[in-house]
Amino acid sequence: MAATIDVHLPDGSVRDMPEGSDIGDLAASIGPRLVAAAVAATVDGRPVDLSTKVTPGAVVTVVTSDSPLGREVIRHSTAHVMAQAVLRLWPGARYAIGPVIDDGFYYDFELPGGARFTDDDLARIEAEMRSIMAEDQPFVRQEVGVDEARATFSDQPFKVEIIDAVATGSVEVDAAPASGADDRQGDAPILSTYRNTPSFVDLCLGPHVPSTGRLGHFKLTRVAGAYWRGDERRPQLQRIYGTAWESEQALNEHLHRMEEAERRDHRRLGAELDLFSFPDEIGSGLAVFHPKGGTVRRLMEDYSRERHVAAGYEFVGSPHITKAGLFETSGHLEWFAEGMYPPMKLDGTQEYYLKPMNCPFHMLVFKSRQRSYRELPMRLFEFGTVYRYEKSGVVHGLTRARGFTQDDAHIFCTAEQMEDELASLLTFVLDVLGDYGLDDFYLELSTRPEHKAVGSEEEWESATSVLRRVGEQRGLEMVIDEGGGAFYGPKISVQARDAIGRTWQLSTLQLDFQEPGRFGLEYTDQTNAKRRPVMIHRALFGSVERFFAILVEHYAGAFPAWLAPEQVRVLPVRDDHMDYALAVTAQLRAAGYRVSTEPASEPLGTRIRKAKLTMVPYVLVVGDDDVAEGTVGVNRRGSERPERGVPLAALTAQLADDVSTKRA
RNA sequence: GCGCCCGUAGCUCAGAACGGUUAGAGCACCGGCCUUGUAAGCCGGAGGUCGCCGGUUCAAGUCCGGCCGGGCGUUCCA
Repeated sequence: MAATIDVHLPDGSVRDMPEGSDIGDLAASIGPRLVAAAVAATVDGRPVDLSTKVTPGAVVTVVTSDSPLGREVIRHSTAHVMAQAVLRLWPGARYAIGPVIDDGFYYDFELPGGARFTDDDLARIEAEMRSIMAEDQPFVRQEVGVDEARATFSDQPFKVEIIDAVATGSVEVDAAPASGADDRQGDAPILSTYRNTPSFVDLCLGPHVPSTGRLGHFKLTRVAGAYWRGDERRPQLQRIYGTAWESEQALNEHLHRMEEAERRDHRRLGAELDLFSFPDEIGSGLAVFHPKGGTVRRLMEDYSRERHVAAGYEFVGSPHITKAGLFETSGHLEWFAEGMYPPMKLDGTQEYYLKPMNCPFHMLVFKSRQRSYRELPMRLFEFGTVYRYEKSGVVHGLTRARGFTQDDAHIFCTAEQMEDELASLLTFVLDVLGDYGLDDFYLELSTRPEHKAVGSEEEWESATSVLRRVGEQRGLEMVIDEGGGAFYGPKISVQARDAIGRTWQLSTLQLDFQEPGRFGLEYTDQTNAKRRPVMIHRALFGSVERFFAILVEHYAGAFPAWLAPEQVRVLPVRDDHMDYALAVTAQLRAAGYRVSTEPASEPLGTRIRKAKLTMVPYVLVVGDDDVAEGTVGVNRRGSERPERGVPLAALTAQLADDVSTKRA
């Protein structure tokens, strides 16, 4: 009678397996569907191959192809197949590293004679990969010592370098071999390799799918240069990026998301919809807003102002340039000079800087006279335009510009007021963001950095726990960014998911333990003692330009009626309907709507098409019937069929509803 | 910053691999005709120092060098 091994499953049940069974056998004993979906496993939480032997008492989870870890395994295995394909097509090529990244993988190569991949090569490599997958080659794990590994990869200098790094202990290596078979103590490192064919083997921790036939839903996406080990002094390699999924459907959905993101790109829509541009004459990262973009911006800002007034903010204003001394006091010249435009010298020696931040100015507003506890919380708000000298490689449309406008608020309050203030701030921020159409959030709490931080442990501890409590009260998902806070204070940031599931960091609420001290801020309390106020930095949009870009992408250019630069376009069927069209236009304008009229100099079909391409929410057609009845023909954005004979009053009621609800 | 790719009309792109008349098209723009009931009517016109500077050549949009501007990458370390 064969001995059995008891294996624990994630649901807490225990299963007896014959001695010598591997995890694949375990999956088979559970069911055929699990076998079909299984790509790897974890043993006591450690990822392993399905071929790993089961051990007594181990908690084994079978990893399926549609789980996050399963997808990683598929992507990593697909990267190996890509390396093999490249080596088949370019004999003598060298392969470096091929990790998994978000939604895909890459592999870095050096081609013989310094050759470079072209886009056409991607198709050739894909074809070769498909034939490797058709061959259904096994992934065979082998654990080897350093010397044997060096011998195996003797013609692969990048691999040898990795092996040497492991050998000298300069690279962390998973100490316990994944098989769990033995547990050698550190001094003699063991490496693992995965072999597909006699001629192709790769150094890899694994795990991998059992064989290349388990792969196939992939696409190579682009080629880029990348330095070996990310070091610009080292050789530049050719990197091929790809994506891989558990099914054709999942792959297609991913590719569709990518296309959708491209279709929504605010730089493209910004030009198509005549919203803004980046003229070369002005300089990199500096935009001009055209009338339509300017209208959207004004509407965004107007509503923001309205809400801030209602929430007890006071509006302040500050200049774009200042003497260097202000940024010396604030400390920006110490730690932020890199990000600032160089100074201009005036009056011989006096240096002036363009402002990269608004806070020092607001500090001066606070300091302009003696302050009483009765004035707190004091909430100062400004749309303050700032300039930052972003490195040339990082500017990106409106989302990373060199000149942009912050909706910047600085709140001064007492330590006792801080918690209530933060709680109402967070409510306010989430509420207002929701009105702009973003309502799927999670929070990120950034805590004290380990090394440099101003302020006492206790201050940090109490402020961080206040932020945590405030976040928890909202009941939103909260991610802790351990040690990710700025040195001057902890912060909580709001991350929003847009219409296609991308996340953007939006608003931040940041405590500042540094600035009030540097500026010597104080207020007089009830006992006539001088006390230092607590300061909170708060941005809601962050940058008006960036938030504008996010809205363009979120709505794919189809702004809801309250934000649309043009809400209604009126099209007379023939010239002789023009007077009526103008009368309708005038009435709607009088009611406060943004309306244009398009004369009948082109066929109606053409004018309809042009109007729809600009994504006007309502296109009205007026002809004989409408003139007679006082009605309009309504083409609502997004609806296939026009609605004829609508009384003008019904349309204005609809518009009023759209605008007041801020939907549609 | 660095690497790769790209700069031709307001926009999208031909022309460039092999240097050779007045550099083309579509959209947009202007004018005329058409008088239109739901996603591209017809005719005509204007619009270019081919990103800039220099070099090679009898000859440069095309080849070479430098500069400027843009896109992507430069986060993920077997």
